[in-house]
Amino acid sequence: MTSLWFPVSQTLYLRDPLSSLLGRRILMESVRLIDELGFEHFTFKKLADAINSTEASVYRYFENKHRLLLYLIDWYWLWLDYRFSIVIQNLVNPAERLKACLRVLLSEELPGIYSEGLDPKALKRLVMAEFEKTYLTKQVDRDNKEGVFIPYKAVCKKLAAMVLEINPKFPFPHTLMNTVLLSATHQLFYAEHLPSLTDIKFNPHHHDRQLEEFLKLLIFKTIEP
Amino acid sequence: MTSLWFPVSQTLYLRDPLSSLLGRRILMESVRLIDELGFEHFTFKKLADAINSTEASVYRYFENKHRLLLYLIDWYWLWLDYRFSIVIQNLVNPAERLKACLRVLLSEELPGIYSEGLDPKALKRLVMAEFEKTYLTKQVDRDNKEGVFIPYKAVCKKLAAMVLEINPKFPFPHTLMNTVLLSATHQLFYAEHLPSLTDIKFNPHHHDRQLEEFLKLLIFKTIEP
DNA sequence: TCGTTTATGAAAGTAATACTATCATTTTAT
DNA sequence: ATAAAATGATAGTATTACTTTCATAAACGA
Repeated sequence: MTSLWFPVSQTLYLRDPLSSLLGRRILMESVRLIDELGFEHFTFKKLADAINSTEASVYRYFENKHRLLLYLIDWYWLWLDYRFSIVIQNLVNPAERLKACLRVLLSEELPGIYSEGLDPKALKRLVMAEFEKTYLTKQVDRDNKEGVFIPYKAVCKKLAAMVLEINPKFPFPHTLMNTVLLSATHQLFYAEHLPSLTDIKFNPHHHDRQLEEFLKLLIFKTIEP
Repeated sequence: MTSLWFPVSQTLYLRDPLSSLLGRRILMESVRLIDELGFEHFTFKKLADAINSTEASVYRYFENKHRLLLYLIDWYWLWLDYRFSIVIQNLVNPAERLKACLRVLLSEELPGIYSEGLDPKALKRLVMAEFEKTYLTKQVDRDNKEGVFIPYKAVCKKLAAMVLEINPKFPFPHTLMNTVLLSATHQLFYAEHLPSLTDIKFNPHHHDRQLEEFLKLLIFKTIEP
């Protein structure tokens, strides 16, 4: 089994899900199920049934479904970060680097994370729909102290650094990149479900290009001195 | 009792909460409680206890807590829209109008919605923390058909129209204003809880000015021809 | 003022959720 | 071969998200 292993924070699990077949089945099936049912209707019972295991067994890996969600989402951002590092390897111009990262962020061509099993498109949809719910909670400070938002912060920081390379005087690099990341994860959701909120037309083959155009405009016009 | 009545969609309630004292107490106390507990830990039982009523009575007004949340949030956007219409009344220049709306959006000086009872700051925090959860669900299309997102769409549309008045050729007015609205509702949350994601410093007396500066930059640089 | 809707309260009940605990069995590691 | 660890099976608890029923109180209309 080909795998990309990412150092997801150990505080997120009780037993490492990558260390066993059952653990990996929990990860793969939970991505599928959360994407299908939505996080609020996803339960460990349903997950256990789907993988022919039991609730008790799932609870041995993850304390609760919130932590499992954090795990999956951290994984997504680590994976994105990894793909960023690959595409910028051969580019020296910071503006080119930023554009390349933007393309990776928006790309609909997603390689499998495991050669089989985990569905990267489902994971991306899951992040789009559920990411904000992970920190818009009353436990955000506790979770944050444990470092569960580090992977997202790292992505944001990396992009912000590129912005500063382009214009070292720009005063809001993190705020801007954070805004861009959230907009990127949401606009396609709007295009599909609340089209009057966006000018991007829902069209699986072209909307990512429109979104790319918008975000490039937004970033490069805003940061120019 | 001085009140600003807004035509919140009738599909959101079973019995009009503005029509009785109990109904108004439900609204006021639910704002307080959701702000205090967060939406996931808010229950009709707790609400009923807080107003010395019963679960059954609350259910006679709202089908479930999701609908109650939608009601409160719709109310917020209707109220914002109303404040927009007031500040732009005496302004003719579209750029000035847009800036004035931005100030209203970010302003921390919030008049009471009812002379007593409903806490507007708590309502604003509630919208910041919970708004996205109302549409990032599997029922978004059903809810949308019922018109429950109309007030937010109206705000977005109004701002987008101002953008087009400034630059009729700008191709993404809705996408941009939607992005701005979301950023505005989130950045102060970041400043407080996840400061490394933003350059805005948490400081109750100044952060809204910093955010205003960022958003003005973002909007006016992006839309200039 | 009487009678009748209508709103609320009180209490009980149900199905699902989010866990926890116990113990037997299987798998794995030594 | 034996001990340790992982899993399955089953049961149990507290809470949530409702629904139902019935009694009482307030409001309202003739």
